[in-house]
Amino acid sequence: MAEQLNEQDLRRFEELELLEKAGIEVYPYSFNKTLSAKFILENYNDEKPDELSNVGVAGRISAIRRMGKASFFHIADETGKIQIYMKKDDLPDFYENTKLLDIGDIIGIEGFAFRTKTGEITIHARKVSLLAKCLRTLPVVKEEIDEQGNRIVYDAFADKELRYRRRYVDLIVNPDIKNTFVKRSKIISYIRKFFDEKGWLEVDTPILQTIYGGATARPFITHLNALDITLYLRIAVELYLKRLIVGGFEGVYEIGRNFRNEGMDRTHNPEFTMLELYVAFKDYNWMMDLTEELISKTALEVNGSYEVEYEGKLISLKPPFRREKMFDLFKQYTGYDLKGKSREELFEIAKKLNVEIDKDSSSMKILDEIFGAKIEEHLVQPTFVIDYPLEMSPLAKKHRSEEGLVERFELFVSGNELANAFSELNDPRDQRQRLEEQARIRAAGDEEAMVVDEDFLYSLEVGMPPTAGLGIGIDRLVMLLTGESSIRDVILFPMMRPEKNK
RNA sequence: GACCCCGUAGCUCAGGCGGUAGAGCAUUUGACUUUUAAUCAAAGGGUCGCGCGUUCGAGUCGCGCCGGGGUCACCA
Repeated sequence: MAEQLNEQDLRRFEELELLEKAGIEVYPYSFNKTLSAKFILENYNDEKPDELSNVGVAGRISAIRRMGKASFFHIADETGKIQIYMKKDDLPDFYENTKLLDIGDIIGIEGFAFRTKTGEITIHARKVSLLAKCLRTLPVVKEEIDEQGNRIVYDAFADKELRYRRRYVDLIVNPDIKNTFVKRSKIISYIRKFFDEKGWLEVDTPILQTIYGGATARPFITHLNALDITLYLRIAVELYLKRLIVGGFEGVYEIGRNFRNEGMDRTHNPEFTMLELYVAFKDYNWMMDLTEELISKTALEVNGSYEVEYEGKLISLKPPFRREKMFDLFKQYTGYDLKGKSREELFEIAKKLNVEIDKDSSSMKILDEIFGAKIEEHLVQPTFVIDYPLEMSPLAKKHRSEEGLVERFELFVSGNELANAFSELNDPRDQRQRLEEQARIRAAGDEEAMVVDEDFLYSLEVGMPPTAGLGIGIDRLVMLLTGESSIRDVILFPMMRPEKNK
């Protein structure tokens, strides 16, 4: 046993043995749960209490009030809490054993519903079964419902470290957080439904890859013993989905885990959930309309409103979203036209704007810095930033009319990037040049630059139709729609440093 | 990676001027057959994250380490 037992835990182990000695089956195989707590609370009718005269409820004990020869318990199931009334007269054989029940134990009750004289709908127990003993003391949370019906929680379980490490305890003790994860699930299933209705195909592509690509990031490295080769956990699914467009599917998407071996913070977890979608014969203008439709309809579906409060700001996801060309934004917020400027000129402008730049930064890096420092803060309401410099986007198609740019947009909300999309580059000659340029940057020491993937280039040579592609960070979308400001609060089991000496 | 803040009972937190460690809830015992943050009476429970140092004496001061949170950097 890794974790030491405290006095209270020891008592619980003792109680388990006492119950067993009393002839109680302490780990039974099933229980006939007939109704949920919520159903009973919503359907109890004072005129016809007989309708709920024989119910089976089950859940975890969340509060106990013993009054001698009668006791009140609250149990919580997935749907909520309901009060249980146990009376010695009605449980002659079992009542003594109720003293061995603790907060956290899972019990099943057979009995009838009634309303107490203080007005609470309650189950009067005819039979009580222990379903599983809780042998570890849970944080004790007390709550009160005030006259306005608001829940007031006392001594809430607040230790973030323990909440993330023992999410199961967090879910028991802070049931409200379930809503976040229920909403996460609804968001993802709505997106699936939205895409499926358009006739697009959900696919699964390799997570273990011999060559990683589709994004600029450092990978996790692993090894396949059977073939004695190095493998990488994918950093994106882009290149595989494009191969499927080459193969003749006209709309494919994947919702799955990506892995990036980089820093962790409020908006980055080493494994995160990404949505990518590729649709043949379309371009980024079409994709912008689709993205707007998807995001706004998802918000409406899960929140019943286009309005979202995020980090103290009221955000409207009602279409249409603002659309701005990247270099127009630079002009608008810095006063400078940065298009076509040399590295030296950009460096000087950054200096004048008080944006700190490393001496050896590339033009792209300088643009990125200025964007981060001067523009992002203005992109609170959803904004499509359109037409990026070519060097920033090695997989995007050259702009049809603007020299040096690609057909790309990113969607910003509350200053955060939510989506990234291109008219996909399908000229294999251009793609080869761009990947070879990446390889040069990589050779010069940038570990995050892309690797040349010959098979991907071969597939483009076989021929990929004009295609629009989209990526959305699901975790960040969930953060936006649930109002959470840390990615750890929208991932059930976020990455944590392992504990030592335990 | 840098900086700031935090780590005291199962939980939430006080104490910090260096002088034997506190509260509420939880636990145990007793009373109580419609209570609901139940109530009343009593009791037990701590390597004050870990280590080293300063000191007659460290939860408190210093240094290092571990873990967490935050800001920045890196990164989409």
